[in-house]
Amino acid sequence: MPRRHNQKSAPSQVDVARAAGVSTQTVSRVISGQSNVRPETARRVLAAVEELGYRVHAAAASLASGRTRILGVIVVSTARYSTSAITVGIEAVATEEGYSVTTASVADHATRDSFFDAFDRLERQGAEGVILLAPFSFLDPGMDTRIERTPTVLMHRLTGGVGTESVVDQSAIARLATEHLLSLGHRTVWHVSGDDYWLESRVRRETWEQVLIEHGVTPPPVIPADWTPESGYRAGRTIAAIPDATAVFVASDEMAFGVIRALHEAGRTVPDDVSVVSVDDIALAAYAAPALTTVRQPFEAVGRAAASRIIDMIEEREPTPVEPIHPELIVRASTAPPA
Amino acid sequence: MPRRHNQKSAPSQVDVARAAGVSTQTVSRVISGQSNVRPETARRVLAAVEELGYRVHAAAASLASGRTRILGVIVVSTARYSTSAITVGIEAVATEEGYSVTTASVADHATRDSFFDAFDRLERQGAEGVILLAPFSFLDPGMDTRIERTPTVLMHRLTGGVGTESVVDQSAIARLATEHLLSLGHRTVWHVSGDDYWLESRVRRETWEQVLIEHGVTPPPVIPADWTPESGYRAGRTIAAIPDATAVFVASDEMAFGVIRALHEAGRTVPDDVSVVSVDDIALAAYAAPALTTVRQPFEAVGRAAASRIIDMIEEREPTPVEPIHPELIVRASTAPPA
DNA sequence: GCTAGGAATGTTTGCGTTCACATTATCGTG
DNA sequence: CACGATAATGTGAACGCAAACATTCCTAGC
Repeated sequence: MPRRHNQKSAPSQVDVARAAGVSTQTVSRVISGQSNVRPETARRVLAAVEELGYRVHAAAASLASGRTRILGVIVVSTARYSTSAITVGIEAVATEEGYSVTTASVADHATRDSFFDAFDRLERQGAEGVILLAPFSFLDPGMDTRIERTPTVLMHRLTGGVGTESVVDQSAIARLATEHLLSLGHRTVWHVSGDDYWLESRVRRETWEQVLIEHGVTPPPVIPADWTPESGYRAGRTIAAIPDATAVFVASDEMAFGVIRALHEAGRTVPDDVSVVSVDDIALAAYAAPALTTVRQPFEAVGRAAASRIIDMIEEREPTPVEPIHPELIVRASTAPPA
Repeated sequence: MPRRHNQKSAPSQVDVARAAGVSTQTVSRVISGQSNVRPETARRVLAAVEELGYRVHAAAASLASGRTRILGVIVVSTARYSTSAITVGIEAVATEEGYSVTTASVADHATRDSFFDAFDRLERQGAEGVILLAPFSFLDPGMDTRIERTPTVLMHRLTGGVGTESVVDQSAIARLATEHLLSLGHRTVWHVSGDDYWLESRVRRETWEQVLIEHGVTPPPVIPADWTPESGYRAGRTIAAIPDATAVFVASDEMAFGVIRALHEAGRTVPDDVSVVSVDDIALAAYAAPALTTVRQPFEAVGRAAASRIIDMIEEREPTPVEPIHPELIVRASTAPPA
């Protein structure tokens, strides 16, 4: 049985109290920055803390106080850009607010039960709130009971959430992209979708369909893909085989790279023969050939918003109004009017 | 003061014990899977656990046992591919081994003190081991005392680590890349470096220099950049202005995208006029135009190795021999013999 | 000088577990 | 059938801290 690695167990409040000639309670007060302590006393305590190298024992503190200040994040284990960018935002806010973040990851394409497991792991760890960075719906049965216990925020637009609310408007993204292509004069817009395992993939597809219908055009069949550039490449070959396809809405920048390569290999140039608009605006989007027209998602802001929202819920304070985070169309060189 | 959100506080071992008609100790034994329990008793306990929805209270358990099974990871808050890919590996092993992962992030270009802060936050949280996913050297003074207390693993090759060892051989990467270009017949190799804040950036540069010298060529001046495609683009313009530059070793794929775009804009084609080799093999590398010749770093494996190493250290077991993780040169279309 | 009242500090208790040890049940053996 | 050995279970204490309440100190006002 491995035990603590610090040979002589770490100094405790008692040690500090003794060294400073006060009670542990006073030490506790100084540490947690309470007011009713004489400056001189506080100085003595702080000095003792410094000298002994005392650190609060988080487990003990949270056992006593009932608070852990732990934020849980459930992520699907993928090195997708969006996920890690969002995490950066979450982490930043958490640290600012004195929370720590623990992650529970779940295999890609994991089942509902894996999510429950992840959620349970976080709860066991004492997470006071959970951010679901995952293709998951609150409407799922087993989820309700968990959400009741632990405040939860979801990254996806979803109606009917149980008093919880999401931060990104996925359907605005699809609308922006599709209407851009339409307004350029394209008759119709094809769509390379992301993996349907992901909620946003479905939302984008549905919105794309709806926008087309609003404009009186019958949506062509979806070309399914799975977020990877490879799958984009395959989809691109399919599109290249469709002579009258002049505009494609690709659900992610990464896939767009694949689509464009397939198109070029088939002798169709972008944007002269085919316009491509995608989603995310990853750092490389501007360095594709041609540079990608894309709908930017402000991922870090999304992460920040999610984190402050969940902290608001935890601390039961009025939710700081999240100024709406707008996706933004960045027009570059991969779209043009039809020939 | 917000308290627990579960209105009626969660069931404890006592509740389970009462429901199952046993002592709390027995409940504890069943939960932690010890052997000395009659199957029938275990079943009763498990039933009670199930019915009450009991979950171990991690804070209480770790206070009593002295163990937290928490792994700390210090990351620089960047959405760089490498970082998130490594994290995936860490997370996977941690979960397998029953550890949870908490992250402390640090601003890009943060000072040494920010790292100490992050380390301290993790220690306070009870991290039993820390993985440093950061441009940091063990040789730093303040670090020694921390490492003594808490087992630490660094992602970077470094001689003189305090009994700790790293997992990737950054210098092998640079050697692979530079020698590939040389063996193609290029007279010399230019280098676009990453941000010198990062250790691997420096190691790659030094190795590149050394390899050139070994081959009897005087290294040209380094072209400094900072990992971003934009900086790669700027570096690319510099290179385009050097008529006899025929080969470039770029320290990351992302920068290579920028370099290539600048080169093309200046009328120099890749690989006919200039060969480009980079590092990482991100998903998009194969979809650059031309497809990138690059040195693959098996990031997830690196993460897995780091995690199992740190767990070995925590549990004071013989370190599972990490089969050496070799970087691998992937030859695609961005390199060719000089014209 | 005495008292009220607030600021500063101390004491006690309990958070939910696990540990170390004590006790009781169960079984095979001579 | 009693005995010891081993398996199964129980008991008390302790982990390090913060909450609640209790006490002491100081100051100001009359």
